[in-house]
Amino acid sequence: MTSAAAAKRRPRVDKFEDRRRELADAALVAMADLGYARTSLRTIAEHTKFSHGLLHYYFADKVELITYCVQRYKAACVKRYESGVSEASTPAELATACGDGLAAALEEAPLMHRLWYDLRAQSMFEEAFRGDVAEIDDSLQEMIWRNVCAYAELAGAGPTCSPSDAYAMFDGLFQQALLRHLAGAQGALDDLRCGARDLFPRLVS
Amino acid sequence: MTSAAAAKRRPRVDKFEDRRRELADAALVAMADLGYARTSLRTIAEHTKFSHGLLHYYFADKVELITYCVQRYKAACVKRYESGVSEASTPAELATACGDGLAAALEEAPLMHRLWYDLRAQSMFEEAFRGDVAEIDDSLQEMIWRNVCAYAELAGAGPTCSPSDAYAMFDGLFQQALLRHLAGAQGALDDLRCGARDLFPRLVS
DNA sequence: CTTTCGTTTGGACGAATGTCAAGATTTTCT
DNA sequence: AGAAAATCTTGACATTCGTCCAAACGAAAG
Repeated sequence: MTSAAAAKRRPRVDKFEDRRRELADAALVAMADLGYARTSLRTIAEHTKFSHGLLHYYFADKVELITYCVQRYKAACVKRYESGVSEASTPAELATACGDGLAAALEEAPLMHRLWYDLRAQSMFEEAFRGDVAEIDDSLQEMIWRNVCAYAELAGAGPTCSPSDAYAMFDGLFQQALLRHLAGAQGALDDLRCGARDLFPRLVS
Repeated sequence: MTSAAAAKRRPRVDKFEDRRRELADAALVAMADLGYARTSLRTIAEHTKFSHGLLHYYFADKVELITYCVQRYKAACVKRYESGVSEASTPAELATACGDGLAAALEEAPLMHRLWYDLRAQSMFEEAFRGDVAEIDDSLQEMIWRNVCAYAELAGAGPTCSPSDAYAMFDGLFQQALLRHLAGAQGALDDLRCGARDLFPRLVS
């Protein structure tokens, strides 16, 4: 039993899980600001209306909290992208829509994506995060692959690379655009738009 | 004057810079093990024959030390890749050689590359690192671009994307392969080999 | 040998961290 | 309302961190 309150009588609505989600969301906001390394439990608590001691009532230790945050971030990601491929009638339309979508996602929440790359880097050192991070990577890969397959079908062709390679290339474009965007480069968003759009025809027969 | 000893009489050989290099190299080894976040000055000192106090004799503070480390890492990178494009007579040869080279680099020093991605992620939060990290990224981009141009020339064609996009895609493949390699995936190295090799024809006319 | 200056040590400091527990407060149930 | 359980606060703890400093060391110059 990792948490002291895990054995409580179940109320009608699971208030316990709600509070965990609330605290995890505050932790995500704090980490998006400062990064994983510089975010302490007290800093996280300052983003809530509660005191720092409460965090250990809902989470056994810091690793469990961060792990829960990563899972929650994943839930938001898959929910966002499960809407599926945009309804496009031509390959060019789909490629443009996808490039626009990626650029919009970057522009809309650059700090959240910055946190994602931070956590993914941390997962290379902290084995506890590795599983959840890999799952998020897989779901993103599936999202990319659905778009690549849809593009290929519209173009009357087939993919010429593995799902993993396709995701790696799109992710590389996105990460590089994020780096430049955060550094203040003006053309970063447009470069991502065009780079992603032009990547589709490179990946089909 | 950032360092107390910067005003010392210059000896014949600059022993001061040598010691800085020695300490920075030890810091790189320590960070490759633990990652930037978990590496303290005392941990770094344990990787040397000196005590922890010495670090503040050669470096004003931790940021100056890490910055010096990043610059030193960069020096090693450009030295490694300045050897230039491999002498290949056919496009396929060059692509295969480049894929093999990337896979070999990953297999040879995965922890050092892990540190690189860690530091690059940190540079998104710590502005002090941003400049040096961007310079390393630029030099890596140039290295990739030389190979892409050489491939295009051998194939009697021209590149169909920007240097930045080409680097982003190769870097994405490399980073994804590193993640899987560290997670214990067996096919990661081979996938990188093939993924990089097959990327070349996608980037030329 | 003595002095001098660059080098190195080891300990100390204040601040910050993760963790924990005892008590206060609020909610829920009878 | 009163009792019991769940929730929350507060303060403390042992570490660890970056930083600083007085003293000791060592080699070269006088």
